[in-house]
Amino acid sequence: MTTEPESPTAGRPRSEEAHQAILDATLSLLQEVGFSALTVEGVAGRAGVGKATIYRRWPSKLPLVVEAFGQLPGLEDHDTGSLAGDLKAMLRGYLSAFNDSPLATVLPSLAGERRHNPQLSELFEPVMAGRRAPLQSALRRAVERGELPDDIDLRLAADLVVGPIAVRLFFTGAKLHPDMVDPIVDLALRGLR
Amino acid sequence: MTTEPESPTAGRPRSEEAHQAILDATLSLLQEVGFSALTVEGVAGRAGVGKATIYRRWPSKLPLVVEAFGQLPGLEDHDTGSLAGDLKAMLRGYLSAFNDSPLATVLPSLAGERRHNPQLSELFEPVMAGRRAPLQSALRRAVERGELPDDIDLRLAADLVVGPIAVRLFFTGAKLHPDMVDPIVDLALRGLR
DNA sequence: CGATTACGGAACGTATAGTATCGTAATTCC
DNA sequence: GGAATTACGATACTATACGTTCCGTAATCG
Repeated sequence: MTTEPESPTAGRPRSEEAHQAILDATLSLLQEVGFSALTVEGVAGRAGVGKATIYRRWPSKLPLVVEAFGQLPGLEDHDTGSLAGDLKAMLRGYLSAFNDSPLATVLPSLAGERRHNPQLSELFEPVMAGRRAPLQSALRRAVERGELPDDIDLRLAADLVVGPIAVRLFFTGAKLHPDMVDPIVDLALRGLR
Repeated sequence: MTTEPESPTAGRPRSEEAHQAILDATLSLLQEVGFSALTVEGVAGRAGVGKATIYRRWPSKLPLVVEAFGQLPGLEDHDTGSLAGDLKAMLRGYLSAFNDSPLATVLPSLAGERRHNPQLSELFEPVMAGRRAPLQSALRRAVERGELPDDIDLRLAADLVVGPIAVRLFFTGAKLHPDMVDPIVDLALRGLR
């Protein structure tokens, strides 16, 4: 089952240029027409590439989209000295880039698809974990500083902060504006009371 | 743009039986094969109905799925006397039914699709609002009891509670177990601190 | 009983995923 | 430098599924 590339030594090497052109075309088309209207022929056309060149690299459309998605920026770590400052800086930076990238459309589509496609789910998992990592780091720093209790569930804490953003992204058609970050972080830290 | 059914007085009336059979078949197939593998021909076959009978009622597959989805149970209001009790009872009840229904697969798929399909988004919006309503009611009662401050943003408060569940549903392949509810509600009420 | 509308079934047109094949271009080995 | 090998863009092809259209039949109204 291990289909290693075998890295052949002879023959024409695969064009790294074409590889990147395909990923770029995928991202720009994703942004323009969205996931469900994305066609492999469209990607090939925009990338100036034959369909076979795409299928030689990715077994199907889904892994291609996942890899293109993986190139998009995730959370960037900030160390401001306080948990509230870290969270606000990170999330604000993320949301600033969010609406101008294919993220807002691709993320829900892929999230929806993975429930039916275990293969996609496996590809998707590490990508998502990597995107969440800076959030975990900030929370861990807060625990070390004594800002958070030692026994706190870091995973749940992260989900509490990101949750309201996810809800707005998935359950409403609303845009995600960076200004929504501060009230969210404040409420998550204080609690509903 | 208002395409009213015009409710014709003559001719054979549309079979309400077929209508329900189509919705039932849609739900059961949704559960079995998931959204992306759902075909209209499959629905017609299982419902014992011609494809034309489906397209006479719904203009495309998406509105059909939305209407079928609308038949699934949402949050059910509980009035236990305390906010924590209300939230835990509601969410636990919901999650109990969640994994055995097509909800876990259909919800993310539809949520992903709506970003590119304004028509779907319009159909989807009121359905989602109705599902959230009991949560808003419980929070409103808590404000009236003085359990929550008057100036709290009810929408944000609701998102804070539901958020961690949404994150797990969309960003991970994890099952949603009712036992996860209590820690979530407790943390949302107390805050990270 | 005649007009009208819906029924299940089947054929059809179109679009797209994914495969296969073409002649050509790039690279390695001898 | 030439043969072998692999990738290239292009195109044709197969299979699937949406959505439309037609068929003969069934149900309802006037």
